[in-house]
Amino acid sequence: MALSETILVCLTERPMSGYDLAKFFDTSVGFFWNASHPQIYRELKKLEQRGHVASHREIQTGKPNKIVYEITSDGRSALYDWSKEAVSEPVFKDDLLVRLQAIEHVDKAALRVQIIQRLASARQRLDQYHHIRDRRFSEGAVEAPNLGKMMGLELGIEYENGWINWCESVLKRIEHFEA
Amino acid sequence: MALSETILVCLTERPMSGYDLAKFFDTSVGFFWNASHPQIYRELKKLEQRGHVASHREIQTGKPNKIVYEITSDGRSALYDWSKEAVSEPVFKDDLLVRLQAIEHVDKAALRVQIIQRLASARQRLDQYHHIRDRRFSEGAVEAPNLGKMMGLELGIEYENGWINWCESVLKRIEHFEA
DNA sequence: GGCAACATGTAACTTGTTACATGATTCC
DNA sequence: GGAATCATGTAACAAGTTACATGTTGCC
Repeated sequence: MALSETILVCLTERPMSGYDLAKFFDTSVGFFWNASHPQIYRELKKLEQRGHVASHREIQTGKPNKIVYEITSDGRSALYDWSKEAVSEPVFKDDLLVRLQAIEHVDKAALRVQIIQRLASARQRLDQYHHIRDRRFSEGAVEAPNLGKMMGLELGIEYENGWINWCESVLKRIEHFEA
Repeated sequence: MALSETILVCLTERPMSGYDLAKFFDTSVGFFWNASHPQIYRELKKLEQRGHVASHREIQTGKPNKIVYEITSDGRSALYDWSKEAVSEPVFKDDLLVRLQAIEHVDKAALRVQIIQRLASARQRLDQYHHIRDRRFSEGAVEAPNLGKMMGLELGIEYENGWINWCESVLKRIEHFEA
């Protein structure tokens, strides 16, 4: 299972608390692996038991204290070993496409609204990705450790662009069809 | 949860056994919703308890008998009601991108092989989708009930094309980088 | 005889979600 | 006073995977 490895990957960037990780999942790695906070807290416990991460309490003023986790050298070698294992096929699930598959058996007005919403959220994410790209990978020379991140981001951009084009063409066609 | 609804959607096409559904998931709707056979059998039981599907035993010669499920009118209206509910964000998970994110901490030779494999499987699926398109949606005039299916398939084609382009560009760049 | 495809299932386990629970601080 | 953000968790449940289990028929 790649949740534990994804957490390790996040922690190679910098030490983080469960809360930090949850936000990081929402804004950064969430594009290719997502998790809710109960899952993250549960997984961090397991990782600590295995000795792949180590934690320390950080006293904060003006904010509640936090428990910060960092990857251990055991964690690093576990990550390296895992990286050699076979990748699994990506998981993709979308109940919008389920509806579309049975277009004759669903509420078409609702479907139209749902596609419009999907288009909006794709545009919003695309915007977000563009911002990240401009901020982090602005000029030609991207250093080695950022190369992978940049390529992941580029896939995200292509992916959202694909959705946008598709949604627009679908909307046109169903309008055509209804007329 | 959309597994039960996806099964209902499949059954609007034609009555099927658990085994048929499992194959159908692997070859058709699997692009946007996948499930293993234990999950399907378990879900069919629940659907029957709710009265959304009805089953009958079909005696076969030359093959083991099968239990064929069909959607009931209650199932149809449940599907219609569900279609009006809010769609959830699509789920996408890919441990290849997890590895890429931490390119400095993984086995790069292995990663290269993994990308090549991904490229190959994307090409294979694209081929499959092209075949389906040519077989089912060959000429301009696609009738209403197939419109949604065709648009879903088109997304699949765009999606696999995106992967192919991306894999190729990534391979080029990491070769460049290693040289 | 062995393998592949057909066909249906169970048991045990892991993963993922939802709702609940608590409590601090900051801003309006 | 109330809402939002920060911060960490638990409990119960739903969904998904893996391994096991069984038996048929057809083909080589």
